[in-house]
Amino acid sequence: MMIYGVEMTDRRREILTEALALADERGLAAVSMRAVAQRVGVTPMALYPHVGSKQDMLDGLVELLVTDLPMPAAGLPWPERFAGFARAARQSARRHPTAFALLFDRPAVTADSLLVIDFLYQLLLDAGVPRTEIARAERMLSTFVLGFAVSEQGGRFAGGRLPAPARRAQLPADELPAHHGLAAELDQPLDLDAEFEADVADLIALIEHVLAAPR
Amino acid sequence: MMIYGVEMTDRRREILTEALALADERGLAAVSMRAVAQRVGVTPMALYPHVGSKQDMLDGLVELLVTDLPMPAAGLPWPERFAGFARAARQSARRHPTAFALLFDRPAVTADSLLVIDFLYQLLLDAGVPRTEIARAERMLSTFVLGFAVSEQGGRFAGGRLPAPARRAQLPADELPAHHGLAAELDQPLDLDAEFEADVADLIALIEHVLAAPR
DNA sequence: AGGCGACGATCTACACTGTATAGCGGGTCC
DNA sequence: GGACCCGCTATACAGTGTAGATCGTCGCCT
Repeated sequence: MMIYGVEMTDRRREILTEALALADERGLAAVSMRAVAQRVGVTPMALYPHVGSKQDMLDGLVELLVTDLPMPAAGLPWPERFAGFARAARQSARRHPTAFALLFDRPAVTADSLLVIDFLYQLLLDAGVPRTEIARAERMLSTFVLGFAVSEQGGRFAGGRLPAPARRAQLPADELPAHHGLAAELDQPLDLDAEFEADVADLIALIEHVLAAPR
Repeated sequence: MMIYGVEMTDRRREILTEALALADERGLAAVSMRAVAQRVGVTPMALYPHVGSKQDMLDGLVELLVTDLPMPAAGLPWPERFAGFARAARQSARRHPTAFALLFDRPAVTADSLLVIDFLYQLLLDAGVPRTEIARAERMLSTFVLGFAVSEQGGRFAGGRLPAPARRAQLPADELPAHHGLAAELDQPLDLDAEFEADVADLIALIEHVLAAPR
């Protein structure tokens, strides 16, 4: 199978698999050509004919991630299809906490990512989103789903080293009026599982009542 | 002014400003301690007492970005406040195409970012979003706004080197049914300015009709 | 006035990065 | 048997972040 002009040989797949495992175990920063080569049992320079360059190797990791994404059955109602996709993406981010962020900077144009996009297009068609709005809606929804997953793994939602009360104490109360007015609610512990489900429900409402609505 | 235990001296600000300018001119990858030091007119090791480490220096860049974000006036109606914030973020991403992505992996906990978050909290309160949902709504909306800006600058929306028709020709028509059914619409040129405005309008509708709605 | 400590900057060195280049060994075909 | 190719190795180079030691120049205190 030719993907984007790069043949997926057994050796190439082995290298990419080993690189992904290394990223999962020690973080993306630990993925050096030398470290990957050692895992494969080979000299660093031996990787190059198979993966091109380090950049291309990381592109290959994205390919792996997308290929492994389990897509919901096409027969389900569209809201369940959307929720299933969103949960699968988040799950994949949990399995690959640092590598998943690669999905966010590179354009997703491998053959497998086209399949995912087509899945979303179909879902939006079934939801009654106007044909002219579908490409935009897909970008909007995948931006959020990927963004949430990346933010969660990258720690953007964690709020730093300080707990909430200490955080808002950095500035005088009159500069953070909403923070202080919402103190009781902001001090609740963060449950990202529940938050994600609520977000997905809201996005389904967005599709149904905003994107699919007549203007 | 103490920010997070790091005093913002003139020297530190000069270093960060120079690093940001370098990132804007030659990309984030060109921001090495040696290159920044040369711009400042100093030896690489002289940076360390001021910025701590390269990681900390990049955190400092985030600080600069957030501080320079022009926030809309508090007296405006909340939809205009939200749109103003979103446009300011996107504008900042255009000014700092590679550095802006830093906002997405680090938790935003500097004093100035608290001001931005407070601005969003207040806006959501004014929109009638229930108090218990406001922190979640803020994370949801900023995830999208930052995600859009980062994706646009990082090229995720650009769709790779192939034009749309060639892209969908990578796979047989029956594997990409929605792509082929939507061919006419998908071949329209991409106008990200218009798309962003449409997304912002939809998010305002989401706030008003979904997040602020009784359940 | 003289010493003294702190502070900012410098120089050198180390381990590590991606990868260009050249060479080597074995297998397949004429 | 010889020519080729293919996968791999070995070496080398420029560049990275930063630890450690050194040095000069201030302000301060006795």
